[in-house]
Amino acid sequence: MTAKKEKFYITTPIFYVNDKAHLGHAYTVIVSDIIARWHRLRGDDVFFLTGTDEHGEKIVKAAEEKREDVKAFVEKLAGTYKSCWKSLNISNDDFIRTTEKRHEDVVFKFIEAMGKNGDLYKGEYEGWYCVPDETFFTDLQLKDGRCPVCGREVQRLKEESYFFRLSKYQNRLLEYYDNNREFLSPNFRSTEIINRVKGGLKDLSITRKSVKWGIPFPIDRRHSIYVWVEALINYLSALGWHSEKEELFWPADVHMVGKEINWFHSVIWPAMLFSAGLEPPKKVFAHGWWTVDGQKMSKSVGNVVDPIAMSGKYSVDALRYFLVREIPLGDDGDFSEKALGLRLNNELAADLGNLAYRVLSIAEKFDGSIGGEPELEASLEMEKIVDDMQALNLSGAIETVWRYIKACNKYVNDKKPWELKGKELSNVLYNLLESLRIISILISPFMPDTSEKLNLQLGVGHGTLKDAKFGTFNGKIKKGEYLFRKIEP
RNA sequence: AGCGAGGUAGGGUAGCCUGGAGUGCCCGCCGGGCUCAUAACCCGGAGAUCGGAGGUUCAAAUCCUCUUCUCGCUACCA
Repeated sequence: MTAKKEKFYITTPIFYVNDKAHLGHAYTVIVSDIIARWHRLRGDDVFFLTGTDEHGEKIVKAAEEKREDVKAFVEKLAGTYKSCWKSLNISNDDFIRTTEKRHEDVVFKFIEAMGKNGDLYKGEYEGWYCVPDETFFTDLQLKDGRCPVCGREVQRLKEESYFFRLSKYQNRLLEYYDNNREFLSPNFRSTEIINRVKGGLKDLSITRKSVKWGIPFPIDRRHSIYVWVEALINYLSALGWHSEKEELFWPADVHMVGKEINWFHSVIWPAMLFSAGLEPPKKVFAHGWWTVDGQKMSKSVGNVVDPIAMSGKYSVDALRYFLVREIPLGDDGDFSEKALGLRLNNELAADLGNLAYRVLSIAEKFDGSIGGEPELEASLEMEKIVDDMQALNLSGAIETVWRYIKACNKYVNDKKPWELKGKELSNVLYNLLESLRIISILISPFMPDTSEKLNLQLGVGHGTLKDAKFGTFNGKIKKGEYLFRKIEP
């Protein structure tokens, strides 16, 4: 073991504030939170960042529709994101907003560095322009040759724009992918990206003259920086340009993103960093999407799931647990209250909740001292859990924890502690109480509230990963309520 | 069209990379045990020619080829 603390920097995307957070946003953030908490449990020096993307035409439009001032509008929505994450128990260390000065400062420095490297040039951006929407679209975006937003006719227009020489970095990117096999994650996404990069990269238009709600392009202030390019820089602006914090935390260890924005993070972002003379992140992980009751989640269908409402109905921990347990990180999944309810009843209440309750019931009545030989330790697949967490196989890790919970329930049945007394009972209780203490540590990244509740009932303090092994049980038992209550199906 | 992923018991999955008895898990179903516990817990059982065809091999869910079906992505769209 090294004495020096390892650093760990994880980010979520910054979310576009044209509407409040839905289940998809919550998923990204919850998953990242679990990983961040796990690294804190390991004793790492963790920096966990999330935030909001507040520039661009769409936001201006959304504000206009509500007849609100843009600044007030983004302020309000950024606030709803913050409070949403708070109520989902998200432990982010910082919250970056692209309208903050610290962001703008770093964006300027970043763009200047790219320019010094000769990677920016003036050109013409050509696309299909919808006048009423004031937006450019690509061929592919058009719907039957018309504007995908309003359905009206579009016209071919050219606009002066500055470009980033993305094409220059094709080989360097491919080399980086090759030397860093973990960078493109999950694994099945890597060939997808590599093949496309091999197919050739076009230079990227990174400024817009038409967009006023944005950060001015430092080289030519009549332009503003195109939102995507600007937004990516948030991961750096939260640390500060060439600051102590950057020194410590950059490069990011994990950028957690949805699969729809994988390209930006896996290709454009590292190329931008190469250009600015900075190291690329160590891993971009593209997770999947949730459908709801088998249908795509969309406003028009009216099935957008509100994570706050859901956590209110079933508890924050039940929601967090369901989202990571239901599907392997990276896969798509289907969300339904029925499926959530089943896991709540069968796993949270019946396996874990009941184990805690039955053990504590017996332990509370026992007045001897607790001690014995660790008999259950062999069932705890600690290495597998650690490996899975390292590989970001969160569902695998929690599943392994659950196997242990089941082994504990079996141990109760086999040992029949209600028939025992004295030394024998003390030994069985020692095994079960230590197991509960360890389980509480292991589930704490996933379900911080539940872990806390369990600790209180066991009368033990917070543990770290180092404490997740059999030792001496020093808790002061105080049985409380069920950890989880079943719900009516 | 190109690229990618996937088709394993009624449903959902793991296993596939690094071939070795269909081996496992969850839900559901059937039977039993227990009574500390949230009608909870534990044990047992039924149920799959591992999408189809061919090939390699002593041996294929696993490797190769073809075929069929499903889904995703295709760059300035958060």
